[in-house]
Amino acid sequence: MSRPMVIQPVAVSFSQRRFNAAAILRLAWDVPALTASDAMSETGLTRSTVIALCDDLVDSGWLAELADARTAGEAYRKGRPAKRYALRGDAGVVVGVDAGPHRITATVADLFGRELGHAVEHVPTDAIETANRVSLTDGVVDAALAAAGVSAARVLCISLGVPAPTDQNGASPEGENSFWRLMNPGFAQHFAARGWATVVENDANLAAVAEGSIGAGAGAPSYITLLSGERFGAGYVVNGQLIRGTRGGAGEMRLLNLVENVGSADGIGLLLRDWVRSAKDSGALPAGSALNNVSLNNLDAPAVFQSADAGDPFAVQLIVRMADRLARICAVLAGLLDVDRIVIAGAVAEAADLLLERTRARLAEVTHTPAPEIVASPLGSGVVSAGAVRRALSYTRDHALDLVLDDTME
Amino acid sequence: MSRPMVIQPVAVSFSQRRFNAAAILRLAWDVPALTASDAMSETGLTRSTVIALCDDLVDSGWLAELADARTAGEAYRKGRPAKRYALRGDAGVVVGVDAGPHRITATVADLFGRELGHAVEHVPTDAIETANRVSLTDGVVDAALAAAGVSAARVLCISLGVPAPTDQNGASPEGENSFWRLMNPGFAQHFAARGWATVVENDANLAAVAEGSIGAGAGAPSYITLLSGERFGAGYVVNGQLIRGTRGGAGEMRLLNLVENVGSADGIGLLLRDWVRSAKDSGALPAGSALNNVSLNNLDAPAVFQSADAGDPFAVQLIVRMADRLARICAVLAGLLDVDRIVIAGAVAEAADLLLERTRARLAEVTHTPAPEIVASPLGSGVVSAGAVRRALSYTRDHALDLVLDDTME
DNA sequence: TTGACTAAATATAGTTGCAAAATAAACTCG
DNA sequence: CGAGTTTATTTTGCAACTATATTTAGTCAA
Repeated sequence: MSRPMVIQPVAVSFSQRRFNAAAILRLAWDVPALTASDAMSETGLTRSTVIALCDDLVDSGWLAELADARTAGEAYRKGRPAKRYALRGDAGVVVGVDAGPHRITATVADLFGRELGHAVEHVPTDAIETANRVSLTDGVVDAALAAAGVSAARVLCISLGVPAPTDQNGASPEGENSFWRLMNPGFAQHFAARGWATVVENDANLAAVAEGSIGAGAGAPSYITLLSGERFGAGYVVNGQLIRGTRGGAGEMRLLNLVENVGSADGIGLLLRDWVRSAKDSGALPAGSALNNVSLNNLDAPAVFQSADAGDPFAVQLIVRMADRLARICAVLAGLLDVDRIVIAGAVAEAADLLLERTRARLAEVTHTPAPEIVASPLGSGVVSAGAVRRALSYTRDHALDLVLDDTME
Repeated sequence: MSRPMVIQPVAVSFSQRRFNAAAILRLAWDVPALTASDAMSETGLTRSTVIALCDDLVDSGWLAELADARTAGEAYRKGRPAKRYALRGDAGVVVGVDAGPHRITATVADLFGRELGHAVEHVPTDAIETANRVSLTDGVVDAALAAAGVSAARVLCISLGVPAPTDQNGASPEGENSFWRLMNPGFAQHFAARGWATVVENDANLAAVAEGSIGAGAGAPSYITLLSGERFGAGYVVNGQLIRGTRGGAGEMRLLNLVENVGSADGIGLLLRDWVRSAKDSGALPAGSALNNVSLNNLDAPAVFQSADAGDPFAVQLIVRMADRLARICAVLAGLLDVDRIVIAGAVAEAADLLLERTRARLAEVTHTPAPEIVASPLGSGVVSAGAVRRALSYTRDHALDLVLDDTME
């Protein structure tokens, strides 16, 4: 039990004033208006110090001093009216990007998270492997900035969601078939070179971030977001913290082939399409089913959901089969990490009422102990974009004083 | 996307001097001797400040000033010899307790982690549910203190490992059969009332802590410790951090009943005993097997390991069956959490060479991607005790300046 | 209108905790 | 013994905060 000879690094050297200023800025971030008294009770500093720090933050462009002392419908208060400070939503902008395999979306938002502009680009199916994703994404980002009417100099942080595990530098490992590198061809380096703080993160993890702040995970200390499209990906949040894994591979779900009656990480979209098409091919699709009227091109998950909702027995049968599978996945994940809520996110979440209902019923049979709650994401197909914006905002919030505001048009 | 009205707490109010003193104490904790120059480069403070802080720490009893400036066999250095400070191992003691179902162990150690005293108490099988575990444990702790020749006033922190999930206050939830409450009947409150900093933690989590600091997990950023006895329990460490779950239930492994060919969280000890006994009962035990010569009372996991090592084919067959089960568990856990090492801990780890060898082979077949490394714990049946001591030490290290040293016999 | 009361802002005077710089001490080596 | 090197000590000054007193801006009741 001898002690090692290594001296561990300790973060000590910091400017106290800067530290306190950052704390006050974080307070202002979460509140529509901040008074000196609020900040005093939160930080333990005295009034003189707080006001001096707030004045500094006003000078540097992060805070605005609100004139309307008591006008803002607040409960009546005695005494001299307090100065009120607020975060300047227009101090800068952030960019959130969903860099999916066949669709790249960029959203520009102000510091309140309000969307200012938006741009989308589709990647043709036959170009998924060959497209130059870096320049493509660069273009979409510039288009979104143009739509927002904001110059690139005002961008404080950009966050990108990619369908690949990412390490702490935002790089993705060389996967089995190099798909991961294809999906994340050095985004981190490229956008950092544009002078922006850059966060590249797995798409399911960003979905989890979105659910936690504005979606179905809000208020829960621990939850899992299951992002389903062509493949399943999971984002774990345990006690308010995102679990990423050594190489960012937590939630990659390669293990599903060991779970009974699951056998792969294929997502809801892919499986339902496969099942219904192979049923048609093999003649297993009953003659009376409404799915016979759907063209082969549109014979996919949305069609199945729609027919099931309309009561088509064969479609319902497929949904039930999927519910069993989903329930097993949920049981494994919830049991492993002791979470009490699982959020189903992605485009399927918009039409999956029946599926979730059946999944909950199946889950109650599969688990003994209190089954986790299964909820649909309210964010639909924009969940990764929303998560990217939230992630960029939280990065900006945490590193605000390290960032330089563009004062030309603030 | 409106901002919530809640002001989040921010930890700001602290004494800068105290903060810096704590940082220097942490440096001294990890190193046999600390010079002012070391601390200067690590903290960014100047020599005058560092020396003033060190003198404070010497006055308060945490550090000792070493006289032997250059005698300690260090490489030759020019100039005036530096003062050298070191943590006082005798500034206080910590207590680590393994409060298992049928055995309660207490270990007293100094701040270097050197064992000073030890005491054990067995809980008779028929008293497991009725014993007053709090007073029993209290007695074992006092016996260990007496064996160490230390007064209770010198205890800085006590950590207890219990076979139950624990929340952040050290309490366990009311489980299915109240077994958890039985195993953790308010330890946290009881020992806090003795004036000691108290940490109650799940036993598998403590095993993980032990492996991380002095066992097979040392140096790995992410690993899982699989504590196997009657039941499996897992401790997850991902990126250096213990994952506890909302109610401390991460690692309870209820999920195993969904994994193909596993079906329960029963541990290696329980299963091997069941398998070999039911083989004997049903006549499946071959006449030539050495296991026929073992009395029914001793027909358990150690006997199977021993016979298998001696080459008994039936025992080897049981080991292979267990290896398949273990490999599946490891594959699921490693796949879900992206860890690259799994440590098998507990009493079985001492004799499980053959089992692990077979498990590794099976694991390579079950997973495609780089299989996680499977290693045996070097800590044997003392792993939970060792983890409890390490946990108490790390708590003491992190909260040193909040603790009061007993100056009567320091 | 006036004065009592309240709560915040402002001004002024310490206090703490650190850095910077100059000086002194302890040691090695030629 | 003195030049060179490294650390310790002392002095001085500054940055950042606290504490306290005073002023300001409002409400409310008589």
